[in-house]
Amino acid sequence: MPYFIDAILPIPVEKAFTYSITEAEAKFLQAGMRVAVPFGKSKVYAALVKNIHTTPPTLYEAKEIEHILDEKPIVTQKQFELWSWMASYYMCTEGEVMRASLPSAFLLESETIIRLQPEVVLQDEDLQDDEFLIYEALQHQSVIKIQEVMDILGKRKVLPTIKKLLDKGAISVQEEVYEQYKPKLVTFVQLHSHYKEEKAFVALLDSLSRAPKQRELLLAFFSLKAKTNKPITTLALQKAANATATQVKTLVAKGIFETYEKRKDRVEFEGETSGTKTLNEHQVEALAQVKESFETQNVCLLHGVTASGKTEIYVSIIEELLHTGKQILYLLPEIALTTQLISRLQNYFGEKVAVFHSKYSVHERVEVWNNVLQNASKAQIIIGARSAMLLPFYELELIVVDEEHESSFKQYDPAPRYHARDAAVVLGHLFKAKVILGSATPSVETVYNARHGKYGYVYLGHRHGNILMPEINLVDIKEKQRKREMTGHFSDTLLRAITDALQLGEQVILFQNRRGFSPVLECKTCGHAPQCPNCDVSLTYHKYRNQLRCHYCGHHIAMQLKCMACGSPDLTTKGFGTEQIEAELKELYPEYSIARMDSDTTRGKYGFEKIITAFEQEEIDILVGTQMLTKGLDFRNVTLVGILNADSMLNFPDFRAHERSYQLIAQVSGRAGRTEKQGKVLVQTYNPYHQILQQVSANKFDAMYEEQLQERHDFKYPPFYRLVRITLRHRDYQKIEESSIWVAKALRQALGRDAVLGPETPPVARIRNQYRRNVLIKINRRQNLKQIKGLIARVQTSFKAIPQYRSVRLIIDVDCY
DNA sequence: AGCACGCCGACT
DNA sequence: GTCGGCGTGCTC
Repeated sequence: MPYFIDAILPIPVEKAFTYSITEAEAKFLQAGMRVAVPFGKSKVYAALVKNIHTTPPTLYEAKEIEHILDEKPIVTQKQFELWSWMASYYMCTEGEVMRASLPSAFLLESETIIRLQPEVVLQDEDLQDDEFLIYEALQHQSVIKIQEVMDILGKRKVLPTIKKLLDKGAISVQEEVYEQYKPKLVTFVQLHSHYKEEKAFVALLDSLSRAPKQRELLLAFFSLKAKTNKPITTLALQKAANATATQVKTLVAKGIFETYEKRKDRVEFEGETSGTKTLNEHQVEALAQVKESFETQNVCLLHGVTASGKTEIYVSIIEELLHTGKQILYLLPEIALTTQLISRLQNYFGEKVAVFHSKYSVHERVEVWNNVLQNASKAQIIIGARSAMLLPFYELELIVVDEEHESSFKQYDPAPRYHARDAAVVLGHLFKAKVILGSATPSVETVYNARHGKYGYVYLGHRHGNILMPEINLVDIKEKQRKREMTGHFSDTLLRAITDALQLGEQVILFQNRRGFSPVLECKTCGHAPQCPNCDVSLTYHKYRNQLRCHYCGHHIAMQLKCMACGSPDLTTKGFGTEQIEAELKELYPEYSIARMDSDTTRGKYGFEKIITAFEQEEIDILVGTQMLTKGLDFRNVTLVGILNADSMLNFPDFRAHERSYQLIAQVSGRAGRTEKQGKVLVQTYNPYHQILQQVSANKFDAMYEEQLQERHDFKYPPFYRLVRITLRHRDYQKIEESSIWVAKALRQALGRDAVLGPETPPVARIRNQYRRNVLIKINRRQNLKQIKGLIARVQTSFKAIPQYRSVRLIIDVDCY
């Protein structure tokens, strides 16, 4: 009987692909295993077996699989369920979810390998220049990959050249597939079994009397053995005896030592654990309430003001659940995933904690994946950002989503454009696990869900050690400017506060909202500002490199000395960024150490940590930074937080701008005064009577929530309506104009006039030479979501069927907030 | 998504 | 006249 599999390929095509397999393969294969399959003319992909059956496809001949890649499934049934939900809810393909889920080492792709055909010898004159270069290169190395050919020839189109060489019989070409993951092996030493007996050993020591180094090595081995009683690595032995690898090898060659290899996990915790902290009365109370809510509810919102000790509550709950042996997922926004928090959790739970981080290598990710899959105890608690929820959990019993309000839980590009918080609630449901959403400033949607009985709700209003909430004062910089009390970007009030704090030996944090408001170069004569040639934005000035850069495509030019439009040398920088603030501060406080933290200064694996550590150790007096400063960092000695310009975030063109501003200001403020002394926060603004500023300064979260909710209701936004955004992208302005009107019209016809907004031009109309348009769909909560999405998909299909629009990229973003 | 096939401008 | 640009269609 013929056997077939349906397989998911990591590409954005809707359907699964059917391949034929042998009976033996059918017996061996299970859903969730990977197989290498031929695809198209020459490609080989790792495909995932979805199911095994005996129904041959009717419209085509199924190809045979190349070979099987796994001995056991690497993807669980629960993951398939989640993928299917994600693909349907976020309107993408399962292949895209697969691509996002699997560590890249699992997604092998074939590579074309070029070899020399030794029996054919060619003369130089037989070959063209490009052909000769490849031929020449093959004399030196046995194989060349396509990528290397591109590098050698310095161009992208290399296949014709290869084809010609192939025709001349000079080379052979082969598709090779290889697994990228190799477990890391560590070599250990032990004494050869002959010398286990004491007599033999004493004789051995004597025999080495004339080889002092070898004797020393042997003695070092025993002293190590006596100390730890654990297997000894070759490396440790070398270090202890201060010997070289060769000296150890000699002893192995003599048959005194023997070595053996063991797989080692790259991600391992080494250190001591300490007991958990005892909770204060408010935390105990909150903990009890969370547990109580779990009796009737699966999701609970823990709303605890900054520094109220939410982490300790999570820790207590986790601790109580540990004995069940089931898994716990702890999700955090990327920026909050700092060593500070990780080491705190490792201190409590030791080696049970596994971290899944984007900065880890592919190998480390495979290890975490396998540990989670095998329900290994060293991965019982998984801490990670967004994508950690896609791991192959065996049995989840608790999910913590910390900083629940953070927008970075939403993936924007590429698909699947999922919200990890929302998807985690679904994941929890699949496992019948409990979910805690935690935040000091929860999102309006979540609070709404909690108030309407969908989620449990626990409020924790006391800060740790009963420290007072920081005092937030607004500074009217319009007034200050009129009275000429501004020095650069600083009001006299802020400067005085900084001076006071510094004199008391305290630290200061200054917050400048994102580098998007970085300085723009402007000509004083004609007003011209240099623009990015690929995007519709002005270039921003980066002092440290003396460059003008585009934040969207990375395009950069050297700093201009003259205006490009009129040639005038009279240029000025407008707007301000963290760099300029830092420069101003350095002039104002030359005797203090000032550092800046933004995406420019925190590049590299440990850039972020370095600055944080320096600040923690009080080597830095004033830290200027962007969003990065807001998250989960605990600095004891900070008493003053300054927000330089609150208006830029308030005026952001987004329905969540006000909510976000509240959250941001509240979160940054939370960095102030984490010890006995009450912290102070100064918010500079042109508009001190703004509702949001009033609310945040008085800590009136509920008032903010009620008002925002009313606005959401009036203007048809979440949580009352769901938003789906359709973005169209194309290089041709005319085409984008026409096609976006077509899409909006088709959607209006399908969904009704009022449900569709636009097309509208986004704030940056062109990025990387691609024009863009948005069409927004508002779906009433009462409407059937599945049905609406079906209609949207229908519009998408008919759009793709129009020949002149086919090249327009159409991106669907469900819950685009 | 990749990649091959196929039709039009700037060079030997 | 070709080389190489990218529009378009397909992949079990």
